Amino acid sequence: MNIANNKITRIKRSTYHHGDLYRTLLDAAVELARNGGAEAVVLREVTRQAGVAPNAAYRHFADRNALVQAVSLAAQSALAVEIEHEISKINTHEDLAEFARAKLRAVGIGYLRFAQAEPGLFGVAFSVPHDLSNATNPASAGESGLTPFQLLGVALDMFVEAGALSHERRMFAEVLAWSAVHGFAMLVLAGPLRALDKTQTEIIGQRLIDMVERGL
Amino acid sequence: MNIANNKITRIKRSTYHHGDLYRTLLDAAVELARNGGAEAVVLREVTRQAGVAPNAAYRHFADRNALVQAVSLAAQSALAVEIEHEISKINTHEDLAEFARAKLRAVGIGYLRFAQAEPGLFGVAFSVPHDLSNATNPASAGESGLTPFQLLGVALDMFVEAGALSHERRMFAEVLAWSAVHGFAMLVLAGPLRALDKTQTEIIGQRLIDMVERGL
DNA sequence: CATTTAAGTGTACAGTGTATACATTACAAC
DNA sequence: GTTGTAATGTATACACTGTACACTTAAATG
Repeated sequence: MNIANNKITRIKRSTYHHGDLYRTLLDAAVELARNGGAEAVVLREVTRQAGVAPNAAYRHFADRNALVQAVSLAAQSALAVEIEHEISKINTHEDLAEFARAKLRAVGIGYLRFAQAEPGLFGVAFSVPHDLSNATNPASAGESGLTPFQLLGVALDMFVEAGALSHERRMFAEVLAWSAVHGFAMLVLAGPLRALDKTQTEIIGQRLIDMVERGL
Repeated sequence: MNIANNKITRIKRSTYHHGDLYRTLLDAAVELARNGGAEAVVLREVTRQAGVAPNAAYRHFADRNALVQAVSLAAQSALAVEIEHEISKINTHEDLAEFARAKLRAVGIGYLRFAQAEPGLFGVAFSVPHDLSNATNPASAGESGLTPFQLLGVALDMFVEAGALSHERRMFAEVLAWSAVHGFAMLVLAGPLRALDKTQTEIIGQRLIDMVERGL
């Protein structure tokens, strides 16, 4: 936004066509979501930042909801990257069971780290209604090509392989593990546990993952 | 709302003063939240239904957010009632350990039942930022005078009493149990697990509570 | 080059939350 | 009872939102 002559003027654009408006709009929307969550993604503001008329957005997104949905996928992708980063820090590759444990923990820790570091994005990643189809949507994948859901699945498969989890209990294990971590994140972020500071969150997060490991 | 002479007219009111506007507004807001969640609570619509000018609401609520907050407390109270109802169905009062187990399960089941039966209210109960202070706020209590959080606490205390949970692990146990159940509810309601039908939800819900019991 | 199609603009409308100024009534003090 | 005051409801207005509709411009395609 640019003030000149006491009048708000758009950022000038030499060409009538923008060139890469879709990306520009999405990037601006992500930035808005980053600080302010889903409700901060206001269509007119996004177009303003892109230096374009409000209705131009409708050439690229069916409506505001479609834009928020796109942000949500981007947020899930960023989450996947965070999880991958946590996984990459594992160095005990010898014992399979140990490795599987470490991997599962990494998924959980990465999830919670992301929620704490990027509350706005985290909120829009899951507070927006989705189908399960998005759990395998490449748009929400990280650098490994896997979505957060799939990364969790891989870790659990390894658990089974290592003999630490029976086939019977493997079923729905994603959902159980995910529920615990997700719920904690929600309660800390927007819920009654907002008062917890970072170290407390870390400690309880560890205990939560302990519970999941023991209880699965 | 009342249509007459092709013109929207308010419901007539003989007295200038409404009498019990606070309750009327809150009730209308709760009803809107019930089908439509938090975002369906629109201030003007609430006043419309009460047959009153939009700004009349500001005599009773600081702003829209305060109204939604009040709805949130009401929703938590309704949740407490549901949990109490589930607890009241327990009939094995002999063995303390058995009773504690049943009680913990009842809290979890009641929580999930409520989430499924009243998704709109459930959403506004926790998706709205709160302090932990509200976890003991009488306005969010059920008929027993206890809030959902407190009901869970009582069940866990009983667990300790029965020797099924060490004092060491008692700490933060509310948060762990709550996280798991809450996360599942969120994922089923607004998240990627929306496709699950009622029976599947029931089954996985049971397994989730199994996990919590084992893992705590 | 001619035409079709994609991508931006301008204008307009219904709807929202809420600020400010005013009107009406209940209630308490004399 | 009369009167002053505080509580409660109304009127008007503003800035802002999402989005429908008709248009202009430029890129793509034959």
